[in-house]
Amino acid sequence: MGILRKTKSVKILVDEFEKHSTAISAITLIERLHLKMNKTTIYRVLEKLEDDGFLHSFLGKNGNKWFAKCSDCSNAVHHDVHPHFQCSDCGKVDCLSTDVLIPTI
Amino acid sequence: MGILRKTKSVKILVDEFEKHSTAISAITLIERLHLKMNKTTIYRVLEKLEDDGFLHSFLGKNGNKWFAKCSDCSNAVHHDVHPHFQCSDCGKVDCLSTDVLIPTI
DNA sequence: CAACTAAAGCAACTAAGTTGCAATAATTAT
DNA sequence: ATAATTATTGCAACTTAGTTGCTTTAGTTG
Repeated sequence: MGILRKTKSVKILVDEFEKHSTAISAITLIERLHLKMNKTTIYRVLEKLEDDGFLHSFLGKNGNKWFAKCSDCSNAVHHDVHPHFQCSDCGKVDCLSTDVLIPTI
Repeated sequence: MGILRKTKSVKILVDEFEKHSTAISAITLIERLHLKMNKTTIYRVLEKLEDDGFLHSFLGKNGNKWFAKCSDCSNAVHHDVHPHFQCSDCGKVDCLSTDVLIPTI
C-alpha cells in the first residue's frame, strides 16, 4: 500500500529526490534527516513511495539500499528498468539511460 | 593475502565448491558447516580463496554475499566477469556464460 | 470540531558480517 | 622426531543496516 496522507515526512523525502536528481542511499537519507524524522519513518515512507512508482530501489556495492526517482512509472507498472553506475571510488550512483541486453537463458 | 596453509577448514570449503558447481551464499555455507567450523573462519577462508582467484563473489537479491568457483582466474587477474542469474522464487543462483555489454558512459 | 485511523516515534530486535584476542595446529628448522 | 614459529581458528563481543510491535500523534473526513 502506497502513500495515503501527505504528511510532513512524505513532503521532506519527496523534496530530497526532487531537488537532487541523483540516487540517494537510505543511509545517506538517515544521516541527512535524522533530526527531522526517525529512521523507521524514512524506511517506511521510501517503501511507500516505491509502491507508488515515484521511486525505484536497488542495491549498492555494499548491499545497501539506494533509491532514485522513477522517470515514468506508476503504482501499476515499473517500466523503469535500467542499469546504475556506482563509482568504486566515491560510491556515488547515477541512473543510466542506456539499455542493457538481458541475456536469455 | 591468500591461502598459505592447507588447513582442514580450507579443504572442507574447497570441497563444497568442487562438489556443487553452483554458486553458494555465505549464509548457506554457515548453515551447512556450522558444526565443522566457525562462521568467522568461513568468511575468512572465503575471502582468501577469492584473493587466490579460486572463487569470485557477488551480491544476491537481498544484498547477501554469494561465492562461486572461478573458471579461469588467478590471484593476478580476475577475468571472470559475467552475469549471474538468481531465481526470484527460490533464490538459487547460477553463473551465466553469456556476455553482457557494459554501457560506456 | 469530533471521530477515525494512517502514520510517526521509540525501543528493542534481527541478520549478516567484522574485530580483537587467546588458544590451536600447520609448517619449518633443529 | 621434536621444538619453535606463526598462520589460522574459535569465541565472544561488536557493528551496521534494516525491521517489528506498540503507543502516541496528526492528517483527513463527516
